[in-house]
Parts: sequence; C-alpha cells; structure tokens
Amino acid sequence: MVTMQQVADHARVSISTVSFVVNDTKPVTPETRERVLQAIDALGYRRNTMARALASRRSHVLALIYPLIEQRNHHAFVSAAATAAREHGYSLVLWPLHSDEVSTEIASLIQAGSADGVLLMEVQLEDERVTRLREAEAPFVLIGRTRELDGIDYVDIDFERSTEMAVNDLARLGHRDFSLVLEDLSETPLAGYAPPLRTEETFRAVIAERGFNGEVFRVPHRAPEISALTDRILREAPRTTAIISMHDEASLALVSTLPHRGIRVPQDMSIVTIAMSTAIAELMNPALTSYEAPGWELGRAAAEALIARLEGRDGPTVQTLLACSLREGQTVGAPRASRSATAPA
Amino acid sequence: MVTMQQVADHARVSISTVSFVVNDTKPVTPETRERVLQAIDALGYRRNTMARALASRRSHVLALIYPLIEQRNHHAFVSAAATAAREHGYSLVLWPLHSDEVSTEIASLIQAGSADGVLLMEVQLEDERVTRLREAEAPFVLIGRTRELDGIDYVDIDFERSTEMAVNDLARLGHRDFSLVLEDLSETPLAGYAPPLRTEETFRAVIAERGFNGEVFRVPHRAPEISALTDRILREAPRTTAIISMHDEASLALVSTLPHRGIRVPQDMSIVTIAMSTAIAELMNPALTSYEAPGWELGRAAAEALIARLEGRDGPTVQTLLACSLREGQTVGAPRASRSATAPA
DNA sequence: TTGTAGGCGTTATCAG
DNA sequence: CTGATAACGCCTACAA
Repeated sequence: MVTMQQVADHARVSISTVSFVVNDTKPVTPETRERVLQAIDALGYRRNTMARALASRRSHVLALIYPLIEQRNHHAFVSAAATAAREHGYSLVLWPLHSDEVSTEIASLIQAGSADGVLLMEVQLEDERVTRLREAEAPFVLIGRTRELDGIDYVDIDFERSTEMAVNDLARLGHRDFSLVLEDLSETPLAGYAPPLRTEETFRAVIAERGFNGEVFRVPHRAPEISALTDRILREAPRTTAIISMHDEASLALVSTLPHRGIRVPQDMSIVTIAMSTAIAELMNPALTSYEAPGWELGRAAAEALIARLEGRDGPTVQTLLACSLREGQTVGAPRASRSATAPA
Repeated sequence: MVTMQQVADHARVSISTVSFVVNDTKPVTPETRERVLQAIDALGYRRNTMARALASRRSHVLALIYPLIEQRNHHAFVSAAATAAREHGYSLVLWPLHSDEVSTEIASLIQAGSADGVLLMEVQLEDERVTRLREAEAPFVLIGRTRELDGIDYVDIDFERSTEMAVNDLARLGHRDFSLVLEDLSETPLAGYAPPLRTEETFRAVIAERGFNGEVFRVPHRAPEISALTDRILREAPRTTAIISMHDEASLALVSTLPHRGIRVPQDMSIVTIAMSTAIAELMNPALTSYEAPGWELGRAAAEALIARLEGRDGPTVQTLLACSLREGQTVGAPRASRSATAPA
C-alpha cells in the first residue's frame, strides 16, 4: 500500500502538501501540485478510506435501512441512491433491519461511526425508527412520510396527486363509477404503511367532491383473496366502469381474469395501476396503463438530500414530493354508454 | 462519543484490557471482564468502526459490484447477501459500476481500503472485471461463472441441471416436441452473459440424447419481437407441445397471448419458465409453472464464501451450484394426444 | 505557500 | 492475566 508519506517523499514535499492537493483544501503552487500529482500517478497512490474517515470523523458512508419485507420493487430506488451517493464521493451500505432490532441497532450504526447518515424506507405513519434516529441525533432522510413532519427531511411519492390524476384522467373519458383496490396490510408488519391510507383518503375526497361513486376494496396479500377480487367487485360494485389499483398482484389478476367473466378490458372496464413497476405492467396483455412510481428520481433525491444535510448541517428542510407519471397502456378507454350490472359468470 | 479510554478509566483497567474483552482476543479474569462490561454498558460505548478498520487493516466491508442494467430481480439476492454479511459482522456496500469505469475503479476500491473483498454479479463468460480483480489480488467471489474457473470462488445457478429437470419433467408427461425461448442479448452489454448460453447448450444435448425435437428461439428485449413470438413459434415449430422459457417477458406474453390464438394453456400447450421471479409467475392467470431461482440462497452463499475467504485466506475453492426448484403452477399438462400444426389466427 | 506535529480511536506487540 | 506504547494513515491547526 502506498501512503501519503511515500508520495510526499517522492515529490519532495511534506505530507501536508500532499493532503492539500489531494483534498483541494489549501492553495498550492501549480508546480508543486504538478509534482505531487505525478508522484501520485507514478506510485499509484489511493488515499486510505479508513484513515481519512478516522482523522476527519466522517465515514462518507450512507446507510440504507430497509426491512426484510421485500414485496416491492425497490430496485430502481436503491440503484439510484447508490449511484448518486457514489457521484458525490459517498458509498451506500445496505442495512437490513428486523423490527425487533430497531431500538438497539439504529443508533449504534451512527455511534459506531459506520455511517454518517441514514436513509429510511418503507416509513410508517408512526415509526419507532424515526424516534430513535432523532434521539441519536443521526442525520437522516425518509423515503416516505411519518404523520409528524416538523423539521424532517423526506422525499416521497405524491400519492395524493397521483390519485387525483388517476380519477381526473378517467373522469375526462366519462367515467363516474370507480373502484379503488388497495393492499390490506392490517395484519402485517407494514400495518401503518402510509401510501394506501393516503390514497384512500384522497380517493374518497375527490370522489365526494366531484359527486362520483367510489367503492374501496382492501385486499390482503393472499392468493385466494386476490383471485376472488374480480367477482367481488362485480358483485359489490357492479356499476364500476373503472378500477384504480394500488395492489400489483390484484391488478394483474384483474386484467387476466376479467375477460374470463365476459368483461372486456378496456371496452367494458378500464383499469389503471398506481406505483407499479412499469416493467411488469408492460408485460401484461393488454398492457396495463399505469401511473409509474418515480423510483429512480426518489432514490437520487433521497441520497442527495442526505448528503446536503451532512455537508451543510444547517440548510432548509428538504420535503420533496414526486408524482407518478402516466404510462399509457391498453387498459383504459371510455366507459360503455349504457352498461349497468354485469353478472358474474 | 465514548472511547475505549473512557471505558478503561471507568473500569479502572488499561485500554488494552478493554480491547481484549471487546474483541475476545485474550483471556481476562471473569471479574475484570465483568467490570469492563458494566463500564461499557454504563457509558454506552461502541467501538469505532473506522478506528478499528485502520488499526486492524480490515474494513469489514464487502463490496457488491453490479452493473446498471437492471432488468432482473436481484432483490432476494442482494438482501440475502446483506443479511448474511451483517450476521458475520460485515456490511455490504453497493458499488454500481459502468462498464467504462471497470479498469480503474475496481482495483482502487480495494487499494483504498474501502472494502475487504468483492462480490461480482452478472458475470460474463469472459469478464474483464475478473481479470482486474485478480491483478489487484482482491479477494472476490463471483455470482455466476466465467469460462475459466481455475481457483476461482463462485456460486451460481445450476442452469444445466435446471434445464435438464425441465425437459425431463415435461418428457415424463409425454412431451416430445419442445421449444426453448431465450433472451437474445447479442446486441447488449450482456452479450457474453452465460446463462442463456449454458441453457441452450444443455437443452440441445438433452434433446439430442433422448431423441426429441427441439427448437430454439432467441428473442431480444424489444416489445415487437416479444409480441411476435407466439406466432413465430406456431409457424416455425408447429409441433411444439411444450415451451421452456428463460425470458420473463416472453413467458408472460405467451401465457396471455396463446389463448387468443385458440390455443389453451396447458391443454394444448405447456409452458414453464426457468429462473423467473416466482412473485411474478404466480400472478399470471393461469399461474406459470416455474423453476425458481434460488436467489436468497445464492446471496447468502456468496457472502459467506467471501467472508470465509477473507478470514481463512487459504481454504479450498468454493464452487457452489444451486439448481432451481420447481414451483408448480397451472401451465403444464400432458400433451394432446393427436395435435399437429395449429394455424395462427 | 509549505512544513511540523499532535491527534483521531483502535489494534497489537512486548514486557511485566 | 494486565499494562505501556508504538503503529495504522490521514487531517489540520499552528508555525515558519
């Protein structure tokens, strides 16, 4: 391993001069700088990450804490965060965390100096991890939102706006009778997960405001309930002409099952999904129209917000909301003029 | 921040003694140990990661290098690797790497002491990154296999065996006429990606050995080609009664398109997919029968192999192959006794 | 503009 | 079994 001292010797300067040019922290004459640079090049010097971290008290590591639930598509998000981090000279470590370790592990991560800051995903409305992070005075950025948001940095999907867009886009085509499909997380560790709650709330508000009809279906993550959904909607909300779904599995099931009930998509029923991975939506036949989650942008925004916080401790609170963007598919059309109840097969 | 020295003072021992109990590196009298432990507890001491790394010359970090291609489902794999790492006192950092940075970045990662070892995924048959890693004498484990494997640690899916299983399972039901669908990566950065190559080779061998008929279809990752696949198979390999697919998008397209051609799945055509994310397979209607990739096991095995290599530099080469496991769906059945060509719609 | 020297918090070697 | 003490490689006042 090549050390700074060796570079200094080779360039016939002192070790601090090397440090100055490496970190660009103090002015150095062009000639000296050049000599140093050449020495660095000649010797193949790399400044030691750990020594730097120790001396500067900054690890240049961001920890991404995520639960091991893993049903969703966090891929774009994680990649984007890692990429952005690296572009800024940071690295991203994955910190899988079971719910029962939260209290102990989360503070120690920072106290041990393993990371400078924390990215927290799958945030719940009331989230113990946030409490712990504040207690530990750890710099952090949420991906998602807690209920209480005073002075908290976060980036999140704008579910409110996305839901509104979905209803409005469909209304523009003439739809008046909606069904909303959500994941029922009530019996899972994600019980307090905000997106379905926010979406439902917004849905009800928009529906009420515009005088539409809207039914809400909460569907757990179990095969039987998912399979039964199609018939359930046809039975319990027979007037439905448009389904808005935030339940990936249910969306797919609907698209592939409705035709078997004699209901054509989109002629007899429109379907849109919110925040689904487009990769999957596009694979369906017909391709699902979806409001795509801005995963990549969120990941980047989160990492950059955290770095900004780390580098300028004072800055204003970052509270970024990004709406989903419409990805046209083939599951949306105008409602049939005169369709009423359609009997299940 | 609480330091070892403070703990030592509090426990009225020397700093080295604290180190001995913290690291369990030398025998200490139960009483002294107890005093130290209590001091640690009382002060809330955490040993500083960076100082330890510097002094011990071991960062306890594993770097997961992955390309930004991202079409696959690496989630289980990454989570498992991160989890296993943490269980062993390591952490996993994500190191996104564009192909043009390979030569410079890969060595510096180790030389800078940012990580002790490297996990490399999406390995190609000839992979420059492997060359670089060897040059840098960086400890590494592949997820995947290069052509040359002497003394190289790797874990990989046993595509050969998985393919064989698929053909044999189908043959047992009476199938004799197969089509194999693969991703055509020839124009992509993954051109030398081994799985499709190994699978094709095995497929041809098994087919030949057992005297079956088999056609191979290479399908790029573009919508038109994927949509056209169904008709292409019906046209070019009309006798096919069973399709084996290692192309996720194509698998989905086949399942949802064949019925529109008057071909029922599985009565008229069986379909199995290899190495697809089960999560998706199960969403289809009918649910895809699939040979599921052991993502979680691979991730864990890879991390543990690397750690073993780091801790006992000498150990034997780890070369682990894990076959996919059958996940029954509803897309496989016996072939129709007397089906011949079926005309495209 | 450049150099000197004292940490940063641990580990690890050697005495005792 | 316990304690000094010298690294580890770099950063950063402070001095020159």
